[in-house]
Amino acid sequence: MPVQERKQRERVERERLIVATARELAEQQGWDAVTTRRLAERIEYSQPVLYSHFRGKREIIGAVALEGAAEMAAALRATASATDGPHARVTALARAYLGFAERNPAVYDAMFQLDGGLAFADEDTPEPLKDAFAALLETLGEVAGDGVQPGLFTEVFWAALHGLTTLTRAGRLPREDTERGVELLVDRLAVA
Amino acid sequence: MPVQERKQRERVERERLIVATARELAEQQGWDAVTTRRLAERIEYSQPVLYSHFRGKREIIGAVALEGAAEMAAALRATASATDGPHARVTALARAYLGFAERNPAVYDAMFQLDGGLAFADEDTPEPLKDAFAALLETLGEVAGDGVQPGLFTEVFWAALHGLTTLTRAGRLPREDTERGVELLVDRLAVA
DNA sequence: GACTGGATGCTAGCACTGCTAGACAATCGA
DNA sequence: TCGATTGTCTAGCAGTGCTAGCATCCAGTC
Repeated sequence: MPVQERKQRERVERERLIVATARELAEQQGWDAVTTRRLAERIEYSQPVLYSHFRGKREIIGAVALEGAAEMAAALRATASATDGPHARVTALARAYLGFAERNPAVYDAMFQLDGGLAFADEDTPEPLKDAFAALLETLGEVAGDGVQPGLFTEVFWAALHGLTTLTRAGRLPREDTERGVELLVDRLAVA
Repeated sequence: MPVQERKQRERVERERLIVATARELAEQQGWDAVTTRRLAERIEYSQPVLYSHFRGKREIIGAVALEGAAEMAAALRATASATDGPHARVTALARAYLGFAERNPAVYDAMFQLDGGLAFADEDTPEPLKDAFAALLETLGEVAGDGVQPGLFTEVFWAALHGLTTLTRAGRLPREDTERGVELLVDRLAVA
């Protein structure tokens, strides 16, 4: 039944369109501007069509978050593998992380600030999220130091980076302090 | 004209009631539950009364944030002054910070996650916010180490604490890792 | 080739949100 | 006692996420 296959393909394609459009709209005008009406209008379908793909707006945010997690993992790995030496690698990783958040604020928010209905730190955490954490762990685990679990070290380092971006983006920290902040963080936290 | 004085007093009192009620409702049921209608009902006035005190919901959140900042500053100073030795003091400070966020999640969100329309890292930042940062600085400045500006050090340490709480509260980090995370943070970041 | 049943997408509408215009009543100064 | 001012309320607007129920269209059957 090639007809049903075609329909299935079109459905998958439309779902991609929804996620991509939501992401685009969020990056352009912020998540507040991503309403079901506007989103429906942009994909040139009526509102209820969204609900035949996703349970609700939250699930759309979740889909954007997963897409973002996969991209971030790839970006972090690319950076790490292109840098030699543990210390330099950690610095590059941190910059890559902050750079990703800075370039994709809406996606970053979908991943870590908004409720996308995703499980975390849990066995049924979606694969892309676990993988993004794994990408951090691969580089950070090297510099955890003796007697410190790589997982815990990664969590703490990650939390510091997360705090740095969110506070900076929210205007709570001056932007020009980020770079020196990263240096301080790497110098003190990472064991040579 | 004592009549006007009484009215003025009542107005101030009602404004306090609004802020306290918003805070209470937010802590009980989350900020999503704090709608202008529900808030008006709880203070036993009609909705428009809220707008005679505040420009909008955002300003109410801002008022809760300021109240929270003052409390947090006091709590941090109390902890710091009750502990001897820089290292122990920093540890106690970090625990106090995380404890405050854990006990007052809605207030913490008003301060750092939600938009309360407040200026930050700026000359016209409200006094309570500057003072909360100052309270951190007083203790953290001692352990910044040579060649590191106390202000920058405080920002980075604060960012780490902020990341730790928000990620933990959002279910992104396991709660049982917090304590070891704090120890790691203090051991590595603070210079003896 | 006409018919039918099920899938598909639409219109219309619900209950809610933040916010405001305009009517009304209470209170004040003269 | 009267007019003006102040304070509060009712009612309503435009927007939100989400859904019931109706049209339409098209694949598969006779």
